[in-house]
Amino acid sequence: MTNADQLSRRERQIMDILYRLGRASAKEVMEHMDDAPSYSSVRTLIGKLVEKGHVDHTELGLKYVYFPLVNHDQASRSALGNVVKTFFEDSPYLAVNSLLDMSIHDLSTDELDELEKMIQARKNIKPKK
Amino acid sequence: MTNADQLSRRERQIMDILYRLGRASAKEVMEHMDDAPSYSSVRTLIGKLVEKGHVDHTELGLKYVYFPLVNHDQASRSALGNVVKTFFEDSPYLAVNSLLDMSIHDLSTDELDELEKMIQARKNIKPKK
DNA sequence: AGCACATTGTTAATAAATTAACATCGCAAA
DNA sequence: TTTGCGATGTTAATTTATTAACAATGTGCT
Repeated sequence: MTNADQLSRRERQIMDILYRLGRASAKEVMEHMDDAPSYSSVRTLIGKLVEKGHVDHTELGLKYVYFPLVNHDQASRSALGNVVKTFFEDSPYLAVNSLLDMSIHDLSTDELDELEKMIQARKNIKPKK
Repeated sequence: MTNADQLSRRERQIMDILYRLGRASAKEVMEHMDDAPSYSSVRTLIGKLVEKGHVDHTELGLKYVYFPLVNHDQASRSALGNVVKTFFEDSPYLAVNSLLDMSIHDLSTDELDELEKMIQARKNIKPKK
C-alpha cells in the first residue's frame, strides 16, 4: 500500500471528518466543514466517495448515515506512517520525539507515566541487546 | 492555521517529495514520483507551487533547485498535528501510544532508552501533580 | 562559429473536480 | 387527502487540475 490514494482535496476533507466523527449524515459532514459548499455539493462529493468504495452508508430511520469503509485503526496507522516517512526519515523514533516535544503542555503526568511504562514493557519484550 | 491548504493531489505529492529530499531539481522530483507524468508536466506543477508561494528556487549552476518555503520543522509539526486531530481525538498521548505500537520492531533498545529518558525529563519539568 | 544537449518559458488542450440547480420521494401534520 | 418538510437522486454548468507540445535559452564541445 504505497500511495494510490487518488482522493481530491474535498474528498480527503470529507474522509477526515468521517474519521473524526466515526459516522455522520451528509448534513453533519457539511456542518463540520468550515468552508463548506452547498448541501447539494457535499452530497455529490459523498456520493463519489461511495462510488470509489471509500465510504458506505446505513439507513438510520429516514436519513443516511455515512462511514469510512477502511477501519479507523488501519487508516490511522497509514496516515501516521505517511507522516513518518515524509517528515521523519521513516524513523518512528524521531516522530515520537517530535510528538513529545510539541505536546509537552498537553500531556498529563499520568499520561507520561503510562508512556514510560509502555516503553519499559517494550524493552522487556525485545532481547537485551 | 486551521487547514487552508488548497493543494491539489499532485501539488501535495510534490511538496511531500521536497520535504523528504529537502531540495531537488525538477528532474529529481519527477524521479521520485512513482506515477510521474511527463517532465514538462512536473515543471508546470512546480511552477504553480512557486506561484502560490509554497516553493522557491535557487539557481545552482545551470539548473534550478527547488525547496519548500515553510521550514521542515514547522511543516512536520503541522502534519503531525493534523493526524493527531483527525485520528487520535487530538490526544498526543494516543498518537504516541499508537506510534510505539506500530513500530515496535523498528525501535532499537537504544532508542527506547532515549525515549524513556525523554519522558522522564518531561515529568521533571512538570509540577508534581 | 555552429551543433548537440539540457534546461527553462509559454501556451493550450483535455480530464477531473467542484459546484449547485432541479426533480423526486416519503413521512407527518393539518 | 394534501401540503410541507427533510431528505435523496439526477444532471449539468463552471472552475480547476493535469497533461504535454512546442519554443527559447544557454552552455560546452568540436
